Amino acid sequence: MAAKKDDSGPALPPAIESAWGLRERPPKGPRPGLSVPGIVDAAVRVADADGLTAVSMSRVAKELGAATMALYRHIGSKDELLLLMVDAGYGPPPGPAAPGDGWRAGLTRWARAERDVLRQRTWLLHVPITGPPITPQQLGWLEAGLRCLDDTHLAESEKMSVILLITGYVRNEATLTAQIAEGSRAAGVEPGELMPAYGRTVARLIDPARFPALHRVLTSGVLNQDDDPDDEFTFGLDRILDGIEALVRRRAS
Amino acid sequence: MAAKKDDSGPALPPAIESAWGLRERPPKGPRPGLSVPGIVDAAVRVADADGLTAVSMSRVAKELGAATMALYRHIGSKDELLLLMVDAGYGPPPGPAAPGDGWRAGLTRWARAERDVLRQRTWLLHVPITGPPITPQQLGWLEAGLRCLDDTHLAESEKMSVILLITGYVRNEATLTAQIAEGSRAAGVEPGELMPAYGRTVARLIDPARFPALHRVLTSGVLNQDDDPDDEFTFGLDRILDGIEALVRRRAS
DNA sequence: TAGTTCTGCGTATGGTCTACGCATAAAAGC
DNA sequence: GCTTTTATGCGTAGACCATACGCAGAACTA
Repeated sequence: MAAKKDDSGPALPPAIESAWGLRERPPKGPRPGLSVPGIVDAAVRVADADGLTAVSMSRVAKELGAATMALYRHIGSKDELLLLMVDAGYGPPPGPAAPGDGWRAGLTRWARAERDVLRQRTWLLHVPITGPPITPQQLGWLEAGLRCLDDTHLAESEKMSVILLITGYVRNEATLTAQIAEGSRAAGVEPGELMPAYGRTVARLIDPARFPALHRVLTSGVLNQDDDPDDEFTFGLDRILDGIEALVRRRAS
Repeated sequence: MAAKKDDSGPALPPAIESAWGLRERPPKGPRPGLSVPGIVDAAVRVADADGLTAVSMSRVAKELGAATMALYRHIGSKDELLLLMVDAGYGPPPGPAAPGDGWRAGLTRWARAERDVLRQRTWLLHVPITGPPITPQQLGWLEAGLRCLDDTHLAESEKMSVILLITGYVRNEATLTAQIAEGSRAAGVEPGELMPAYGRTVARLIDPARFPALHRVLTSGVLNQDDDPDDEFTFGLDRILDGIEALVRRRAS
């Protein structure tokens, strides 16, 4: 039996193939009124407006003026739709940094770009990740990150680990700040008032003798002053980059 | 009007109060056949056996030989149950490190302990976190982490940031390795065969001219060798600790 | 013994995803 | 131009899910 053209791997979900433009329209049959990008755009619009929990198949279909089951002609399952929503939600990666900038400035720029996206679309953080990146934009972001490390002498595996480390940090930090915003909105208090209230609650619950270190943190008033979330972000990122810098220096010699 | 005893904060969910032992049984009425710890234990048993998606109110009730709605007498909502499941799932924090050990050895121990828990109970990673830690065990882990930094001269806010940084890293790393395991089980391939297959798929999709850095990673064969996930974990953790060490040194002088 | 109060649970509502099958529209081949 | 082929849109229906509400009865106090 002759080898087919694209037989070299496990079958990709149809929607992924269409995201890479590998799917030509079959010559016969009626014109499709819906398209994968159209469906994904509608889903993203719903998520932007009312959050990820509002994204149901029927809601997206209503957004398009179509019937619920019409979507399943183009998309295999809701999980597949979510995957494509993440791809569209991230958008294109940031362009390359200025030529003179080093890897550290480049990665900082890259990390801030991701944080900005996640701050704009917090629903991205609620999509359960089911596997390694496979969609065009996702791999584009990965590529952009890796390129920042081109001039270093890190091993390829180390570059990969570094990128994973940073994107993990960004996602984590974005999750925490989003939780504070969401929590204060749910509780109906000022955003700056949530952490002090939390501190008071914890202080009431814990026994200072059994939780001395935590008690010290609470009485230090850290939670009372609402510091710039940007400072918090920069603090952690700089610690990580410091650690990476030590490795880069070691590999350079 | 006289001040009541525990009026100093917003009302806590009843289940949280009972987790802190703040809830005495009312003297009247029939003996409750169910208890909050019993329900939580049953839910944890279900999650351990069949994953978090199997945890539905009816399934937990069936586990207890009770009716679905019986649970709502003890627990306000499913989210509340999930919160308590996380608390029980984590279990007690690791004990204090040996007196001679420094902060770095202590934090390493602490981080590995959390990783071990998350490796054992991957469903913990799928519980959507809705707020800062408020349950006894969660705060116990936080306390144990903070104590590792007792001998440093970091500011209290910096200690907090450091702990957040590390726990975020551990969660992220555990999520990634759990995804690989889950993905290979779902695809029915050997765990060591998933990443190479992923690499082949990506290599087929991307254009080397547009994704040069990524192409280089793929052709370097990083994904083909299945390295010890422990090495991967240690690599990232050491980078972070290197960065923290630089800060600790700066604050010591 | 009477009264009170809390427990367990049955019923019912409205939501979710999605498997299946039918009528129809559009193109290809003769 | 007519027939055949094929894919499309969508209606119906099933199997789940969380949970609001209200009732019968048990266990305690007085």
